[in-house]
Amino acid sequence: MSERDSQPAKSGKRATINDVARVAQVSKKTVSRVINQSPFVREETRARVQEAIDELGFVPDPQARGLAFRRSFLVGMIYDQPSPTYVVNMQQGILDALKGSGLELVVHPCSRTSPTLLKDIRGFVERQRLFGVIMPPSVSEDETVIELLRELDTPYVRIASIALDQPQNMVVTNDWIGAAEAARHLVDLGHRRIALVRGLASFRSSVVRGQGFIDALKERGVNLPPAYDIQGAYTFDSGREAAHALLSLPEPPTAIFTLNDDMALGVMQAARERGLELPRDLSVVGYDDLPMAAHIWPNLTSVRLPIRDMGRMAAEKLLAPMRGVDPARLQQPEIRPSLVVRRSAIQV
Amino acid sequence: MSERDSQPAKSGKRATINDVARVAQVSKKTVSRVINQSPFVREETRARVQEAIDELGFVPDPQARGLAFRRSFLVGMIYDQPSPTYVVNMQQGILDALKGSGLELVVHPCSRTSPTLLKDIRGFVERQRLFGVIMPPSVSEDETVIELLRELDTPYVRIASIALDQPQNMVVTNDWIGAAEAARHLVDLGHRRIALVRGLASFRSSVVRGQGFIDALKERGVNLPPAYDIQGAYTFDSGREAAHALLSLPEPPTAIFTLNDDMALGVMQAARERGLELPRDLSVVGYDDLPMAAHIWPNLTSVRLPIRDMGRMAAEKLLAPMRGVDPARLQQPEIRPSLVVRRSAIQV
DNA sequence: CTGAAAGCGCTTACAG
DNA sequence: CTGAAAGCGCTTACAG
Repeated sequence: MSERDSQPAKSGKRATINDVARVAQVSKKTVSRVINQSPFVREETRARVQEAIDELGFVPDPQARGLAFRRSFLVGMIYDQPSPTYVVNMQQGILDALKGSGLELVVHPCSRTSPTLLKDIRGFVERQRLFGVIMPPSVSEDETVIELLRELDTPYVRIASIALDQPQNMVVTNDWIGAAEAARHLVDLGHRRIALVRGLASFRSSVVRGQGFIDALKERGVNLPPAYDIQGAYTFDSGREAAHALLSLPEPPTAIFTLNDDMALGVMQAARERGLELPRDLSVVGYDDLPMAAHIWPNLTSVRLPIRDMGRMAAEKLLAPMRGVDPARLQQPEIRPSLVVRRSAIQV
Repeated sequence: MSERDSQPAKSGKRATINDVARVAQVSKKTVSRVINQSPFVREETRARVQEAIDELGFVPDPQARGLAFRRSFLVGMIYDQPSPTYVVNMQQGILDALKGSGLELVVHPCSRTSPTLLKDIRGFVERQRLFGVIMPPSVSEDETVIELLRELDTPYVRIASIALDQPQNMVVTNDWIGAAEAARHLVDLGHRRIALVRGLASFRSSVVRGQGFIDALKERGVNLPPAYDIQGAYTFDSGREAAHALLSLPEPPTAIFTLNDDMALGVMQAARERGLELPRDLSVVGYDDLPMAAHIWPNLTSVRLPIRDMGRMAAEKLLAPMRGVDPARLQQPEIRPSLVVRRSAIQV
């Protein structure tokens, strides 16, 4: 059966590239050229094909395209991020950028401590022939995963607080500044005995945020004594324990900055267990600005990261080549966190 | 080039069904039969094919299979659920069930108030030829969406607090019981002036939970006067406003039950704005048991729903036909919420 | 129980 | 600038 002989698309069945070719009186190859925005099509021909596409409501089948291209139209988000808010906001941002592109988002949580991590990711990426992969911390900081993706020749974008890779593969957040703002805020409120509760040392964000905090304190002439520099683990319980340790010191701090909000809640809990009144007896500043930060008592002053924008920018980098944009020339606005001032930190 | 002549798979290239056929000395159709677990293969042949599959590390290409099957290996989660914790937990549960099946999860947030809702969903489901769709509330309660999925002949599972559909298409949560437990708990603590703050009336969960609460109060001989029955909107602000109204009454309640945790936080906020001390002056019980419920002060007593299990069960229903399980005979354990007792509600 | 042919809906490589 | 042929890696429908 030759192309020209084929029946018109039955109603209820999707139009195919053959239907468009027949209606537009061209070969399917030419239709393919139009779909793929090849420059080698006469304007008149392109218009005729486009008309047929619109008339038939033709949408190319991603499975068939993927099979021929040897690449699917799926973007994978691989993450070990424990915060649901972070994950959902980032998914939303990625979807913002993917809208209208025909790409879909496939989610793939993982655990960096799993012995099968690499095998799992390889299976996922290879089997689906992913269009690309987006990774937030901390899996974005795992070089063995990156090596694997390079070996599989799969485009990827890493989100991290340090430029670990080439610009087209990175969305960098300036976590140094976020923590520095928190430090300045506390000093400006008159605090001098200010403590820091860090997150897991294996997270780059913890190191960068800690440094920003210390540097900014120093700028303002305030020192962070070792006893005020506590290693936490990004969990509520670790924040609570750190606060108990700090508040037991002969000279306890008047303010505590924690490198995420969960630990800030732990600090507040510990303070109350010791009979302190908040924020009168202790100022607290967190990092993340979770939705509940505005809803607890006292409202938590916290550093906000534009997670959704970060997801969108990561996806845009992945899409750049498809859109004919040189990824190297993509605008690289620095991601700057901002301090959301509420009532958990007050004048001392 | 006949199948038998084809070169062995180059290293670095994935083995195909042709490679397996050659090694096992059978036609590719027979390999296909083995992949698809057809019973019409001699055991000896099957073993030989399986051996070749293992030797070559063959994994069928989902795109090629999908193209031939006219159905992809993608499960869509379509949701308008605003709670990040709910969304992430449900995704996790779905992925638990999908593990090892070769299916992947594609996420698709939506808005029921969008004028393009049906067009968007149609485009998504039709274009991707989804294997199936899973929907939590409230989009799961939208009959126009369901009609569309039926028209597109796409399997789906709805999660809701009422059996809106046939068993194989439903995961039903017993929200009546969850709210009833909260009511009994408050009465058992000695409360008699107990108020209810509902969620959006357009959500079935709000209606069912409200009914469970009222019914259980009545069982215990406690009445819910109209002034104690407030319509909220599942938001922090609506909880706060409701509490201000309730606490302004000549006979204010000694306990307030809110149909989600966000509103419980709003109630706590209002109480503090009025100078009340919690939980001494007001008991509060929420619904959802968000992670922060355990981390705020006072710790929030709340009703917990096993969201992850619900996601897993929904995905298992979708997989049943593929696994040769009769969906009608699938076990249908009732999803029972449980009350997590903490310190926000105390003896009056 | 097994297989050769045709097809799923696209693209690549080669011509012209 | 355009097209006929071959192919991507599978399955369906039909034989035997």
